[in-house]
Amino acid sequence: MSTHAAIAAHANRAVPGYLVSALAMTPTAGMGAAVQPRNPADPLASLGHSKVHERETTLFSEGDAAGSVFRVLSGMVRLYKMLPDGRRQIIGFLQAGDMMGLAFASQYLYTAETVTATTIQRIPRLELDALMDAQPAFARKLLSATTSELIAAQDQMVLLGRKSAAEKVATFLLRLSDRKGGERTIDLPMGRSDIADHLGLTTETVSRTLTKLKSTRLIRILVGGKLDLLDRDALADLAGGF
Amino acid sequence: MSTHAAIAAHANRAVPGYLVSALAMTPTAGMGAAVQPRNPADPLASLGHSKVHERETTLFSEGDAAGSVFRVLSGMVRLYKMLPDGRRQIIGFLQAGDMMGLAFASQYLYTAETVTATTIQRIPRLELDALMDAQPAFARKLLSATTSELIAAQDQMVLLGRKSAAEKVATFLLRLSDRKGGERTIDLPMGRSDIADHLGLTTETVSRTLTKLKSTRLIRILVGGKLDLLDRDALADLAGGF
DNA sequence: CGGCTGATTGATGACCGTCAATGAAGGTGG
DNA sequence: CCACCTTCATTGACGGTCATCAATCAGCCG
Repeated sequence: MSTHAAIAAHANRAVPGYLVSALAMTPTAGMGAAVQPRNPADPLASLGHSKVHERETTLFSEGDAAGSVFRVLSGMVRLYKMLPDGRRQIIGFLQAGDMMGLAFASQYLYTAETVTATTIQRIPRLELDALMDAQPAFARKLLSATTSELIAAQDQMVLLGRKSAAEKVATFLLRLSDRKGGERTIDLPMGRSDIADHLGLTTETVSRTLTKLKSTRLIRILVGGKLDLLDRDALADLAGGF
Repeated sequence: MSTHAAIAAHANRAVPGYLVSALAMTPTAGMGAAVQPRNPADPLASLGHSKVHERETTLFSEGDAAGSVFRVLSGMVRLYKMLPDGRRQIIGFLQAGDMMGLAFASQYLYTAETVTATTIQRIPRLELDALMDAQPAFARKLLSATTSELIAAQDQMVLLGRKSAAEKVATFLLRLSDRKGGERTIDLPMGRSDIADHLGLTTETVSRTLTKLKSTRLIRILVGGKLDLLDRDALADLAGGF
């Protein structure tokens, strides 16, 4: 059941799912690097077409018919699911190189919205299937990427199920830093409520926790949604193990 | 980042991961059905070898060198991750048909233990790789199964991040029932602390919540770790949307 | 029957959510 | 270019949910 329910379990679902998962075609992508449009080493480069979306735009919604796969070339996207009464859980934030829409069902399983202005490559499923047939190695790459997603999802379960507010925020900041190759200065383009809905907290608690980290000199909050990690070791202690 | 962190992010991890994911080779498996050892429609049937493990046995631990993939043929297994101070998050419970160890890294990412006496098929990675090469369709099946896992993991994030104790327990019970094809009577072979560590609660809260469900006639607790869902609709309301 | 493990129930309080007010920031129009 | 307005972040007061600590209670096995 739950996390490790088998296919059999999902066959009972009322709403067929269309997974939105992430895949990096650029394993060495550094800080804030955008995916290059015509990279010969990128098997996806010539597929579909790209478009720039403004900030706070919906790309697709939970339940929409799913015909395409998407890749983020630059910017940031949030994926979330909502409960009927409006409570929201942000599944993840996507950055350059991440993909969404890799499942095998007829509907999208959650909603995707841009956080910042974002360049998105839209690839029709048929084209992706053709590529998988033509290049078996590519199918493995997809499997490997999905697997990485799953690992990240499991870490997030530990965070949501067993960490305190302070541990959650510290972990989140360290993850952002890691994603940028361990940079001391990180971007926080999303709002407090996005962070809260990702960590299973409220905006007030996120704000209070950041204030506390600020007053204990572990971080410094800069203008323009940027943030400095002043004491990585102390933050790692606070995070209580990834 | 986090759930949708790309490969790039994971490349920074201190401990390489070895995913343990579930895969059902028997999409129509009914209630409590065990996987048949010599099913001709099962491409895995002839691989590796099977062994019965007693209840409460460790199959492998987080950090162990990973050389094999496992499939549960009968019984139940729990997968969990632990924080340094001992807090535990149970990632999922595996039943007949589920697989673990499908990732591409050198170490297991978490610990697997039997809950009940369990028959486990152990398949060396090399054999699985050979099968993937020989049967491209099998590789796709693996991808599809991993994808289903990811979907389940995302549902679990919603549960852990946004649901109340009552909603968590109700959801958990309904999932167990769904997994058995919607049976009214379900098995709870795991202890209260296992349930608690899966739902992000304590044993006391799980116990109190079950007592409340019992006194409001939504469930009935039977001997031998069994449980009756007396009012599925009311439970579904309580669950607050899957 | 006695001892052990796990479940239940109770009392208490901490953490964090809720409600509310203030403050800061960014965008638009005069 | 500044003033206004809207949106979001911050801070405060309070209360509820659930964790913690602790004491039975029930079931199981020798």
